[in-house]
Amino acid sequence: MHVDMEGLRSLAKVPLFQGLDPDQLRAVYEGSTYKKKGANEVVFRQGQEARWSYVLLRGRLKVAQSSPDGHQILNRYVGPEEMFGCVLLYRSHRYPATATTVSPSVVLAWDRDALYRMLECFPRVALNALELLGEELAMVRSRYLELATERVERRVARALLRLAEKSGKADRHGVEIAFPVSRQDLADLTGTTLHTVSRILSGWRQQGWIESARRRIKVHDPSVLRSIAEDDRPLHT
Amino acid sequence: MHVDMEGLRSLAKVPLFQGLDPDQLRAVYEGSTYKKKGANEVVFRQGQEARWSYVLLRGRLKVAQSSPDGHQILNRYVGPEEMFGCVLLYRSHRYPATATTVSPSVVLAWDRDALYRMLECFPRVALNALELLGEELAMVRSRYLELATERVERRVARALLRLAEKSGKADRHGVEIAFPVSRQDLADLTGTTLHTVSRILSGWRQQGWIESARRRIKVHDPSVLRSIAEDDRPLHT
DNA sequence: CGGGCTATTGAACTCTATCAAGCGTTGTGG
DNA sequence: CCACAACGCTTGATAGAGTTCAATAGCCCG
Repeated sequence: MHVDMEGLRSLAKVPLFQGLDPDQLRAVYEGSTYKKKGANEVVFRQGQEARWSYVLLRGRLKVAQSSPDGHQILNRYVGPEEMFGCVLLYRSHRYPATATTVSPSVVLAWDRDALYRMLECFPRVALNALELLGEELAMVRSRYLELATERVERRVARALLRLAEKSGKADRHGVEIAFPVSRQDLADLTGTTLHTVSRILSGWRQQGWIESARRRIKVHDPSVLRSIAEDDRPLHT
Repeated sequence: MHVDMEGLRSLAKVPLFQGLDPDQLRAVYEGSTYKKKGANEVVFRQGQEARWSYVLLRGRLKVAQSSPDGHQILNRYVGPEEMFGCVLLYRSHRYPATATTVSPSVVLAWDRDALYRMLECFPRVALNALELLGEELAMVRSRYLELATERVERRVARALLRLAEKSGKADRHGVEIAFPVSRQDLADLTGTTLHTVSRILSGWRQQGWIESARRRIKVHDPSVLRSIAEDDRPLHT
């Protein structure tokens, strides 16, 4: 009962379900399954049969893809109210990536049938999904362009700024990423190695731009990073 | 009248409109605008206000994105029956890329209002769009992974194989890409420079694996390229 | 015929991956 | 509660894939 109310209230904020009235929301909610996960748990694994589609209610998780040769890239971090693992989209019926919680999380899940029913009954959800997917596509394309045309340092700066913007906690001394991010994570996010990331962050720290303990990163001066992310001047100033 | 019939017949083959009955197809068709383009004409330009969504009936075009510093990447080649420039998706209401015809082409276009009406009247179209978009997303992600983890030669091999598979004309001596592709195009497609592509193709030609005049490429032996591409992974065309 | 494209190829350079070693913290099991 | 392994991070050295710079040559078309 309590859970019920909490889930429903959260659902109302999910972009995917914008425009549904309370009764519809309830119907959607009743078709869902509620799951709790600890930190560092796998929600689904790349290659597994894709039965469930998810919305994250609380917590944080990362979606990563790995290539046969052992390399791995980080597709995205997922925050509250975002959808992930949208089954409908995978024609192969396999998850193309692995989703792992970064902090303890709560998710709602719909199985394939429930999802199709939902899309059929509530065309509005399909339209929302189209829009969200379009954004996702634009995002990936933009990161592809970045990877193809920008140097590593700039890519790392951008990645950090994106993280800070989306999930930064600001205080007097700067903005801190609200969840654990390792050098390796940043490397997977920008298509480089943890060594290179480490060197870059060390440099920035020596300049006082950032501050960083293990898996914690705090940006003192976003504007400097922004200039690294955009400018085109030599860097040993 | 004649055009009308041709357009309608073509429309029936467009994946986006699968599942519509003839009357519905007609309605969709009647909301469209028919446009002819010569070779090397721009259909829409990156940054322009996005008023039209398109389906390609005949011809071929490329969709390219350029970064502020002058670099450019090739998102995709569009062939007959494919949709492109889907306005709905661009929240910014700007085209994120430039579409240029590669051969003389015929397109159908819907303006924003017509598109929304279509999606509302025919939920099936929205579902189709979701699926197509999902494929597109998977494709981009797969290419992102490639760019982040594979060497240039392998990426070029994959790109060439994809082109050959999707639009190759086979004869006794191999498969020829059916439309003009320059070294620069291949470079933009794989995130490298025309110089590197040129060197690679020269090497392959000396090995007798391909044959190539200006903007024409013919693959003699796809299996060799496939082994370069180390095909333990699907090409995701 | 000249001026654009398109492509080829050499040479120098450099960014970044790779290899290698070591350090401090965390946390876990005895 | 201590010891030791595991993890995350740093930093130096080295090498190489691929970019950049530069020069040339063929082809197509007006």
